[in-house]
Amino acid sequence: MPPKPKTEQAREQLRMLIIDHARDLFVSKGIEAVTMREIAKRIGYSATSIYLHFADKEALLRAICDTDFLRLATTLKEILAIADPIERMIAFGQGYARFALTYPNHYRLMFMTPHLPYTPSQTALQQNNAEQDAYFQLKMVINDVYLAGGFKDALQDAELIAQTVWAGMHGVCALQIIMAEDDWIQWRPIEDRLNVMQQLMLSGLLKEKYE
Amino acid sequence: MPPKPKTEQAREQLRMLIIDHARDLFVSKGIEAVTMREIAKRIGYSATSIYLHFADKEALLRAICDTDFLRLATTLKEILAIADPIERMIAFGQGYARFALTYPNHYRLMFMTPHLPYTPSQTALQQNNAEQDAYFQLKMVINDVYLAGGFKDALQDAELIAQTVWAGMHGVCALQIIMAEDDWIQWRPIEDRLNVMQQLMLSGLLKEKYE
DNA sequence: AGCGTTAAGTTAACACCGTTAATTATTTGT
DNA sequence: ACAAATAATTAACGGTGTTAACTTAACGCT
Repeated sequence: MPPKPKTEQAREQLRMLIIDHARDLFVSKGIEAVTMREIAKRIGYSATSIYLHFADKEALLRAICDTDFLRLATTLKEILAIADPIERMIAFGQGYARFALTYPNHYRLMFMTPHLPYTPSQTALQQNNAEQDAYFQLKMVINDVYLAGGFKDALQDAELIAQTVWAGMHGVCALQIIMAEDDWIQWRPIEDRLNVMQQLMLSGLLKEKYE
Repeated sequence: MPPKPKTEQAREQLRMLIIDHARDLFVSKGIEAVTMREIAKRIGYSATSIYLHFADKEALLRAICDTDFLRLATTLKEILAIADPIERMIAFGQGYARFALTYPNHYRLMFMTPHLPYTPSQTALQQNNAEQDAYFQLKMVINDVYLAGGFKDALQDAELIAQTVWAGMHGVCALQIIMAEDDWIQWRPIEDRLNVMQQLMLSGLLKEKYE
């Protein structure tokens, strides 16, 4: 009921309050089940107030994705400090998978839910910034192995390798997230599937055997 | 307006009419945008009539999935005729990917959309039936290569291999379906990504080089 | 033949959803 | 002290999945 002209900082704070609680609800109840009214009730505002900060539900979702993409990049950044390029690449894949399986609902939102196409102009994130762009990080990690001569000679396109390696880890994580409870398949432990995937791709990629 | 007691056959026919038109709408408009009323209008019935054949929208979706799973198994069945186990395995992966990319909306429904857990009792499909269960087909294809001694000696769990290979192809297809239009990534051609994925996994799996 | 039961369909209605319009209350500047 | 602007609200709209109540037609019996 009581509105006050707010400082820019206070506006941003409320924006974050919405995002955080909306994310919380998505994580605990799944993406489909969350309504604008519920988000609003959670933060003690009316539903329409959300529209003062986000154009619509889709925009709110995208804003959540933005902060999650940033979180992913921040998580993975530490791994870039590993000295050996191949070890770094392996750890990067494991870090990615851990993120996916620790925050499955975030991951669904980011990589398994169709949104409007993600033009770089629609986000605050900076493309090709090693602090913010996890895909750029991946390209660098892969390219460093390439430059170190680690890959087989037939493999000449580092970006193609990056996209394929990504797809491999994504495939394992995505099936786990969507079908883990499915009785049709007798799933092997997720750790085993991740390890085998990395093993297979590594021995396909690397010039010399690695263990 | 005019109801007549229907033979079992006529009931099944109407059920299929609903499924077919519902699938049509999902494919052309995307999964989210389809409403029960729209499906009903399309077939010239009222919306509530659908509930005489399906408990709710989720059940309708699952019934559509059922027929699509059968379609996938039927498509892949021809490939099982290939004599050489390794060639068969390669062709199987390619056939799977072609299905995914030819019917992306079916594929999303089947493998990228969370439904209630898929207990074998809830479907008419027969598990472990080579005509109906594509996952069983995959297990057989992998196991045949295993029995023929094609895999490296360290690889002893055929089902684990099957699940990992599946994840690899799924990863490429799923990223393509969900992010192909995304400007953030400069995607390599999907055929290249599929080929590299198969190449990587093959050279990780097979005892001897294959080309 | 006529009557009740049942099946197949309908329309009406409910509760809820995302979203927009109209409205209220509070602060600030002059 | 008053007007403008801001931040919030309530009311309302059109649409959704779904349930309840009702209608119509066909069948089985006596």
